[in-house]
Amino acid sequence: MVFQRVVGFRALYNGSSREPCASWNLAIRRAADTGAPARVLELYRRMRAENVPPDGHTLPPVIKACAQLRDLSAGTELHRDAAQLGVLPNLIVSNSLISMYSKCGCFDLSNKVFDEMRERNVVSWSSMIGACAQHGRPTMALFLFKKMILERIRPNRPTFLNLIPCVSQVEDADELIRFIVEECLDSDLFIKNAAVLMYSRCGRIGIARRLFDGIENKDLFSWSAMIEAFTNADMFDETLKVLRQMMAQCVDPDYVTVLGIIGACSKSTLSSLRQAKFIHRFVVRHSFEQNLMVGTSLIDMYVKRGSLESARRVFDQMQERNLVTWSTMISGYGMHGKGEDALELFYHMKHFFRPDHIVFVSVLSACSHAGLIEGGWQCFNSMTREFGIVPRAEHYACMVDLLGRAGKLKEAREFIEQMPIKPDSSVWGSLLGACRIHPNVELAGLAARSLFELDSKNPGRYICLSNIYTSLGKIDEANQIRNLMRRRGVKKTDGYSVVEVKNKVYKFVVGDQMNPQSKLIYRELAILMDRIREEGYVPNTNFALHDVEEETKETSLYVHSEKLAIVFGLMNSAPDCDIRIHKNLRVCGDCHTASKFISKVTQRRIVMRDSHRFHHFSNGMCSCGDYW
DNA sequence: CTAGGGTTAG
Repeated sequence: MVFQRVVGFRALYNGSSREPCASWNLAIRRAADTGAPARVLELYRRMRAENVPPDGHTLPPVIKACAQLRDLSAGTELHRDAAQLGVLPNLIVSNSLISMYSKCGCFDLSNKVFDEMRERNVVSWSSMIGACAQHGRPTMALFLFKKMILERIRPNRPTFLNLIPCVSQVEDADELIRFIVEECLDSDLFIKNAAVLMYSRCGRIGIARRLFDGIENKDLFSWSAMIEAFTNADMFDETLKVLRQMMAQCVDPDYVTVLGIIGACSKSTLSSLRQAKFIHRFVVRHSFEQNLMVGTSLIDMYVKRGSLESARRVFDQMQERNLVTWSTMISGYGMHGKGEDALELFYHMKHFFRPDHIVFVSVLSACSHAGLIEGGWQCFNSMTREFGIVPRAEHYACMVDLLGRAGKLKEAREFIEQMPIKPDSSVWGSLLGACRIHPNVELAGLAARSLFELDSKNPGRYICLSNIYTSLGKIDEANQIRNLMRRRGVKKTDGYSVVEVKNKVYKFVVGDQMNPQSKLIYRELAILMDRIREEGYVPNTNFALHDVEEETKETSLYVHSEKLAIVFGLMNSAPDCDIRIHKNLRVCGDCHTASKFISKVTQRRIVMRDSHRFHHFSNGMCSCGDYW
């Protein structure tokens, strides 16, 4: 301390500055204003090295620089300095710490700083709400907002911009809009753009659209927001319309717009491989294909639209690739059941990049889809041994999947019991899924009990368990599960299948009568079912509706959306065309079997994407090897 | 003199 004062005096009298701290502060502020966080930190360290004591004005911009650099250790150092220098408690320093910890990934530390503050202003509350938004805690964000209002703190623009992304219930959205109007912020462009997304998240695409239409000077964010909104609503045609509308207004898309369009095509059930190719051409025409993120999402788009070949072509032509690029391609091979290719690519990748936990999910799930026990174990073990990555629940889930599909249910169970972390719903879900292929009442019950606690709102789990009981002839138990589901107000997701024919996509639900060709479809279907029966197909009525007679069950199987879509595809495409089907749920077991037979008797390839993976049916076989 | 906010690939 004495030494510091001596140096301070020297600085005071050597002509460099009258107020050493103030001049450092000024330099730091200049660096901060020019957007040079590394320089800010460097200046601060030099200031410390020269023993000039920082004050309350020095620290906030430096803490902010740590946040921008995502440099947690520097940020923690600053926090320590603040405490040691006696700067704390200081409202502004604490506010900057909240944001810094959040940006550096430490939500709990943000929360701790916030909790321990004696005095909080609108910035403190807004920053904490922002931290909740960044760390996926929407409920807490809304709670904080209510509390803040109760404490009579007036929200402002940043408060709303932080809170809006947390809203996904229309009641909350409407209430928030009332606050926004009250603060006269409803004409703010940023706020309006965010509101478009908010209503789309609430499932109110109509409101989102009206809000969007009401924005008179739309900027790039507005257009991207609307594109994302239509993507969320799975309205792919509308997404493309927005793009055209945007181009007509002479607004040039940037790479983020393009990412939105590509993502829409990847996610939508109503887009096609043809449209994927159209979008790819659009991307090339606008010279975005060398953008790393754009290239990577093009790979993903082709994977999701069923063309591994095109995906690989994009991958090979990229001038720059990173871990995400490789991971996308690896998981692409996995989704299409090409486990060996995925492994090969993974081994190749290791020459260039150090794998992270997500690449391991890609490669492990590729192994599980392809039934590669040996390769899967090797990868799983190498995670910790070679790369020091601690397996997370999703990695365990892949392993349970891998063991379970292969019929090693006992091992799967033991594996779960030996997990060092608590199994989550993905792990139990894998076990339940395994019991579907290799029926086992005891294990299914075990998995189900945990699942109904952890994930009680997921209709797929109930249906799966009920199907397992049915397949074991335990009709009462199956009905009990259906009743439980009803009592808990869990609604079965309506299944549908989409088939691509030429330029268009056609959607079918079970027993569909909406298609103009319906009569013809059912006639062709009856003929086709007779043909595959001659080939040895036996309907599996476990997958039919309950509480009906056997014969009706069989008929009800015939009208599953998958089969209708396939028949429609067969009827309306050239004999050398693949039939491309997209089912929103998992493909039904009976439809899976039927598809194999259909591919044989018609000598057509059927490419079927379900909610889990791709099935390539050809000549009586499926690429999943019935591991699904 | 200092703090909080928009989209961004697996």
